[in-house]
Amino acid sequence: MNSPHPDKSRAQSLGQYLANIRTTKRMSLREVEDACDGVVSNAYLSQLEHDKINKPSPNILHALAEVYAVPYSTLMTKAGYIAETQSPKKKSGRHAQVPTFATDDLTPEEEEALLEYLAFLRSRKGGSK
Amino acid sequence: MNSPHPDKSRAQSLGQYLANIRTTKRMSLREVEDACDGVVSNAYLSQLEHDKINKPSPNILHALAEVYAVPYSTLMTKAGYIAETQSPKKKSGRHAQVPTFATDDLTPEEEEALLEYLAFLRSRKGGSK
DNA sequence: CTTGACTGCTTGATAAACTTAGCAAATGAT
DNA sequence: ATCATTTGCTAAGTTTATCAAGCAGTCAAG
Repeated sequence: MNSPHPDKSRAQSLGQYLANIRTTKRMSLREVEDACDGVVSNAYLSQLEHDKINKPSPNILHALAEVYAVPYSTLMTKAGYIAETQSPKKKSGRHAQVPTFATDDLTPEEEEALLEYLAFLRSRKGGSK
Repeated sequence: MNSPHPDKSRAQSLGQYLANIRTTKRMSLREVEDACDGVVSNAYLSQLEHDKINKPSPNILHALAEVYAVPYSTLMTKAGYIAETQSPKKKSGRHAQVPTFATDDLTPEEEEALLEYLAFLRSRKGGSK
């Protein structure tokens, strides 16, 4: 036994989640503002990522879900609008390789962890352009 | 009093809809407030029924949906959060999980690093099974 | 070094959601 | 009649989301 506390569903906050996705996609705050047609201002997005806002309206979340190509329900859940009673589908016996991260294989927790790690990686290296 | 709009009887405002349900169920404003554990105050519900509020937050709507035993999505639709499309399906019926990574431009090194990290993650938790 | 275009981030203001306290009109019991 | 309770409702205040504007830092030329 290596870990006394199996971190179960250590869901990151909505802000961290949003920040990770954006960093992963290498988009600036203003690029996101532009991409969603001004529905979310860059200033507001910054506050969102720093957890300054408690309950952003679904409009905002929907726009971000589209821009980031993540499920709307995930953002709604992380914003506390939907209870997290949904059991994460336990797919036992997934052992296949991971070809270019098809993500069918990733659990939500794994996806979050990888996003975070990727964000970390890229924050260390300068962008190459 | 109630002017019968012959055109679209279904185009009821959220307020009218809520008032209708409550009257039908013979509940007082304060009874509703109690039934949803104080999530919606009686005063606020009155304003809601009179269309004084444009976009109540989903918390409120969810609580009311439970108390009134009506589908949450109906209230969300009437509040203008969801478009009134009969089938919320978009193009491309199977859209199972989100390709957070799939659409991203991973460099080979990043991919390798992520795979390694994923392996590490799974060796930690997936060891038992 | 200076200029300029970026970046993320903060602040001051505004509008809207939401609550607290209370009102007037019923109803009912004494 | 008076008192008590309950009804729906609202005016006034508090809280919060949201934005426009601007600030400090970075990086690339000029």
